[in-house]
Amino acid sequence: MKEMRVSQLLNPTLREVPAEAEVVSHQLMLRAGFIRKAAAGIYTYLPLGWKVIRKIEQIIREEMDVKGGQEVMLPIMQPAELWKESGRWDVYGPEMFRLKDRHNREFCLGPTHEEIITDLVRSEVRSYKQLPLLLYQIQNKYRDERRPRFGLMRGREFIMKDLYSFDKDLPGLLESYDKMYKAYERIFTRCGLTFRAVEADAGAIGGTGGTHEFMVLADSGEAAVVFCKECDYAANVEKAECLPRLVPTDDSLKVMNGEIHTPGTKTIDQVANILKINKTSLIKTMVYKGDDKYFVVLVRGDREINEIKVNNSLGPFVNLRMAQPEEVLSLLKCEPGFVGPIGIDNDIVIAADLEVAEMESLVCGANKKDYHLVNVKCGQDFVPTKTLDLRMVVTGEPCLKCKGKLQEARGIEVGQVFNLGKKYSESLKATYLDDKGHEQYCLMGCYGIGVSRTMAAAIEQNYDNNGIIWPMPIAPYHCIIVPVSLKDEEVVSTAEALYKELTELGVETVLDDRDERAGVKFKDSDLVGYPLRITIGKKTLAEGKVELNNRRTGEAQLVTAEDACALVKAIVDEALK
RNA sequence: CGGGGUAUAGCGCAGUUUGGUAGCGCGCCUGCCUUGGGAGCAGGAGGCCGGGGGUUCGAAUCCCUCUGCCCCGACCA
Repeated sequence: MKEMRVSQLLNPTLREVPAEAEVVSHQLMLRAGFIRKAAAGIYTYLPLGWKVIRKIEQIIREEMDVKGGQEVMLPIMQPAELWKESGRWDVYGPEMFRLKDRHNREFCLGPTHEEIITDLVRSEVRSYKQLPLLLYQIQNKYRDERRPRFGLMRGREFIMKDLYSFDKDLPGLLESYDKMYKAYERIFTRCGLTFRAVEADAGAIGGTGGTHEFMVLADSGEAAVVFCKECDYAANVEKAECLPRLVPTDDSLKVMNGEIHTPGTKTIDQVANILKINKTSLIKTMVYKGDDKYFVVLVRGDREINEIKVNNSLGPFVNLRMAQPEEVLSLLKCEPGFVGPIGIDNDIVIAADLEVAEMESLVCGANKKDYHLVNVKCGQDFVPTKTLDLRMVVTGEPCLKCKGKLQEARGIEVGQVFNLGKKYSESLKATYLDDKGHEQYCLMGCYGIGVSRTMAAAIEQNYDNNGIIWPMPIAPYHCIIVPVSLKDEEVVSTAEALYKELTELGVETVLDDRDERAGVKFKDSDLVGYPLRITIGKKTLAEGKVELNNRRTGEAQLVTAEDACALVKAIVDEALK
């Protein structure tokens, strides 16, 4: 019989909040004795923290296995050759931990495992008869984040599940994608999380198809998402699109013409003020440098440029940044505040946002210090090289799908599903022979879940002033038994008997056998977040009763010891169903 | 990687301005007492004051330097 007494449990709880922790999940995990920091972004999991991790992993395993996933163990330390072959050795940059062996051969600590898994499959898969293949692993991954923070939320060493799908054709890939999407919905639901799947940008992993991120909605989330109140549209702001929202031209603008003197105006606000027009009537002209190429991006004055959209539609670039003022000056012979799209060299690409293209009359920089041009129209006065969606979406804008109002929220990204297409199978030559004997590239998908981050996210959504409130399926233990005094023999013997019985019933139970005052035990049990607590005290025991407390509802009921057992068993079974 | 902050006992902090050999609360150990929401009393253990260098009779304190950590920004599955 597995048993655990709190007196023996390595569960160092803290009364005070360690100064280094900012977000609730980090504070509570430290205070409740779940994790300890080893270095920035690197943590030790203590017994209770590790139990939660293993519960989450187990739920993931079950749902992956149901879909035909096969678990493997892949190397964390990976040879540079594979990464050079895929082209990502150079692309990944300083975020990858790199090391050398005694022979000076290069390796990295895997930030992800596409290369290594594709290498396996290309060696071992020959025939279409072996496909589809769904392989997954749950392991540590390493990313040398510029700024690790928020405890387990953004670590440099973290636990991740990745499943890689290999299919012989597009319908197969779409089916694998759909399987994983549905599995993820089940996983996060079972973990007790409120989440939303959102359309997302594929980022460095790349790939040809769509991608969805699974976001746990929480104010502490690092990601911003928008979703529609009317329909099911939801997207990461990096990706979010909406209908262009046209605004009428300023009346005051109609009476102006040509070049206007606008001395000293460095910002959109200053120009709008001096001309007494709305920012919506201005063109924001930004010069970017993508690798070694300069180009110009135009959005309306009230808009923010979405650099991810810029990168996706004009790049992709390894390095994309705004041009320095000196660079702008030497490129356009004009200071940044007064640049505009008219009269720019033909070989410089001009990318205009959809809204810029549709405005009747606009103001832009004259490419001449202290002057702006008024009554400019896109298509007449200048012709952009490309016209596309390049801006950030904000709250209240019309949904692309249904014209409903979009709303913003914060989210913690706990999972992402990617349709990779042939990106890695081509670069790493993962092929199979089809039923006609022709060699074909595998179609791949990759599906990640941040396991350690999911633990943090679960806390962000389940806590109160007293501590964590674990959802039953991922709680380190289901139930804690608290004998109020160790001096009273009947209290102790009842506690021991209940403990034995519950444990035999398969309820994961700990017994708080510490010789502490009741208050201390209650505080600790609330902090750690055991879903159920049985309190055994002299007074109630005199009436033949013990108390059953529900951590989430705060509800307490007096029942006989016998009933307490049956009740706890029933509650746990119901919650795990 | 830029900007800011910080480093003193396991945790939270004071002491640094004005140099004189280290302190408070919590936790920990012993004993008494107490036992339904982090009790009380008494006694105790625990610190190369982040590292290195300098100034000085003397440095937690002043100067130089390195490092760790935290925050903001940039960046990022």
